[in-house]
Amino acid sequence: MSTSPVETVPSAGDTVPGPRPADLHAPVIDWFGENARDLPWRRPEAGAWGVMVSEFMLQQTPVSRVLPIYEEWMRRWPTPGDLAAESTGEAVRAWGRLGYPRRALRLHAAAAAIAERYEGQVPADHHLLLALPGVGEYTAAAVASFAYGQRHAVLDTNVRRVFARAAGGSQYPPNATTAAERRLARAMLPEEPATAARWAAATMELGALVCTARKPDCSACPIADQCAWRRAGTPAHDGPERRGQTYAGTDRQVRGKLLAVLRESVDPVSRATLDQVWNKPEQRNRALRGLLTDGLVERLPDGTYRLPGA
DNA sequence: GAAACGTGGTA
DNA sequence: TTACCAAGTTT
Repeated sequence: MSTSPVETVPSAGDTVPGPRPADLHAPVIDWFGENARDLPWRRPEAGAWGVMVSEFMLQQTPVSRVLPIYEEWMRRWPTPGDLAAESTGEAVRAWGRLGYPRRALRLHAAAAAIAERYEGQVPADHHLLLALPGVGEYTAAAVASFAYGQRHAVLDTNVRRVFARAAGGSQYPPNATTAAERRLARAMLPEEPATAARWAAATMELGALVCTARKPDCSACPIADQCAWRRAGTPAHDGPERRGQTYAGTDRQVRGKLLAVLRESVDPVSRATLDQVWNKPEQRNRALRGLLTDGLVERLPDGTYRLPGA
């Protein structure tokens, strides 16, 4: 069959032809060179462990809130072995108010696995990374790409939004990552691994700084002229409702309150003290039970509670 | 595939 | 003030 010299990316409705990958690489990568933030995990001294720690912390959490916690963690636990030698409770405590504290547990477990199985070196192989606790499709690709310069489609919420707009002509991507998005992301990848890694970081940064969810600044966008969404007149999102996340009154909120008490206290805490954080006994008990099951809280023989000591 | 899982900033 | 959003993973 005949292959056209310049491949085009299929776009959603196809009333608007998508941009050609090769036409986007240079503008986006050049823009990144001028506008990339100087983040600590992007510096060479961060190493693969620094990249991994940052990726765990950045899951569903803004950069501004991660920065101070990241610095403290890297100072305290500069290698996977250092973290693995620490108690899980200290990891949860040092996680502070980042949210989703099970990430601290999983990062600790990942560090232990790395120390035991890989002589303390963060693996470079995508499949080995994926097998670590708390490492999913995105994080495995991010570590392999950012820490080791490999060629992977790195599909985070920023990249998905950039592609949805630039190539798909839609304001927002689908709720869950689709096979079509993965295919598109792979098709967009530059051939050279180092360039592909740069592209991954650049598209992510573009989504974070310019092609944002609420107020995209198209005047600052290096590919505005080629953007399918712009060409279509920036139509409003039409697909299924983007389901919002409620929080007030949920078990999650109760778990957060319970854990906050235990984080602040050096000494074990009585059940009576914990009972004060929420006035619905049933929900309160369920939340505490869940924390115990998850390994985020430990009950001592005397009936008091604390963050896990071992 | 849907639901659970924290927390705080911004419009 | 309510609602959305933030470098996702697991069950």
